[in-house]
Amino acid sequence: MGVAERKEREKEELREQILTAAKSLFLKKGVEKTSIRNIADLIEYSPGSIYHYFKDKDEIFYALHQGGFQQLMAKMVVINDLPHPLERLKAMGRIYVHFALENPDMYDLMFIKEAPLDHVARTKALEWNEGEATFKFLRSTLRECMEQGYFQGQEEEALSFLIWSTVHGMVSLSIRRRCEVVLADRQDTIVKDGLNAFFNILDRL
Amino acid sequence: MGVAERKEREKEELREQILTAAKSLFLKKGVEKTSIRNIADLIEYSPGSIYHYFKDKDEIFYALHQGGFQQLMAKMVVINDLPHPLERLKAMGRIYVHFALENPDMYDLMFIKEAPLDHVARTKALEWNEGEATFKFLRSTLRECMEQGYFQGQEEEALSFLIWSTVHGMVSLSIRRRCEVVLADRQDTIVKDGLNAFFNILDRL
DNA sequence: TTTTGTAATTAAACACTGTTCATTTATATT
DNA sequence: AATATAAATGAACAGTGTTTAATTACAAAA
Repeated sequence: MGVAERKEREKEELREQILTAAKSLFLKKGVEKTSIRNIADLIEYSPGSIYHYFKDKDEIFYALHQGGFQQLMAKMVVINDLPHPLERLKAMGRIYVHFALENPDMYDLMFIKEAPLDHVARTKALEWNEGEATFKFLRSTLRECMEQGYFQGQEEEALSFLIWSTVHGMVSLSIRRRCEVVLADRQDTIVKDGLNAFFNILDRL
Repeated sequence: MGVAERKEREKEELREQILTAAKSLFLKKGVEKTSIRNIADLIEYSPGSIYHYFKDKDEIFYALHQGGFQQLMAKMVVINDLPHPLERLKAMGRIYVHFALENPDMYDLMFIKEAPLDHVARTKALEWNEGEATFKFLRSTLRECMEQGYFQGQEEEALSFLIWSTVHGMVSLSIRRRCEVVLADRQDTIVKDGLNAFFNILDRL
């Protein structure tokens, strides 16, 4: 009959429209300051319509959050052809930091805001799958490094967490504008400098 | 005459009452979900009254934020009697992490939330004095370490930032509940383990 | 072509929010 | 007791997320 298919397609299109509008508003004004009515205005539908496509505001937020991980992961996979695991680890760090600074609001959404995990808690999933995949990627790269003799005397899980924390710490301080405490002439480059200092340490380990 | 003084005192008392009520609600329900009316209800005053004591909700938030730094700094100064600078540095790290995990909502307020800096931006101060004092403390401790020969080949500002980022990264991932990606049996201890792994690295540097 | 059934959309309503402000209340001084 | 002043109030404004009864659009059946 084909009609059902077209309807399905149209429904999917509107869902996508909502997501696109929400994303542009979230990234422009912030999640908190974007109202359902703002989104509705932008797509020229009534506020109520949005609730036929998403349970609540958090569900919109969470859908975008998932998209962010796909983006990040897509950028990560290109390092697979680097043969040296330590080089791969450092490349991961650079990609992570670069992604965070290029897409601060999306990063915020993914790793800083509390909403997505509230959503995870309120639905049924006890797991944060998107984040887990990213962490697994780090852990396996680190394991390869250790198999080749790097980081002796260290333990895989703790070191994985430590490395993640370090890059997350730098970018999240930057994104949430706590870097104003470093010397004025260093503020623009402090994340880059910090990352290089970190790599320097990793090399000597 | 004494009357003005008593009035002044009473005014100060109510201000303090507002702050106490706001703090307990902020820490219990979160800043976003605490309304001025909630605070007013708790102290049994009308919502309008609060605006005689604070310009807006952010000003209440900012006042508490300052209190948090005083708390943290008070805990920090006790390390001054440790003669060895590297021991002092590590003690700072432990105190910082301990404070963050003991007072997650206050830490959130101080280092994660964006509001206080919005406040700083909107008033006149271009500086985040509370944070700056804490960072200076770290930097001077680190300098002493370097003067005694530690961390050779590293640069003071970048390394200060890196160290701060590392501890901030660990606690903020923990507070914002991103630690669920680490192995299930390690989740309870991962921040402690990560910190020890970090100290281990610092020792070898 | 008209009727029917269903899915999509809407406007209105509810209970909130931060904030402002004219009015009322309380109280110290004259 | 009257006055001046500072403090507290409650109503109002314009917004919020969300729910729901009513309406509209439209493909399928008669």
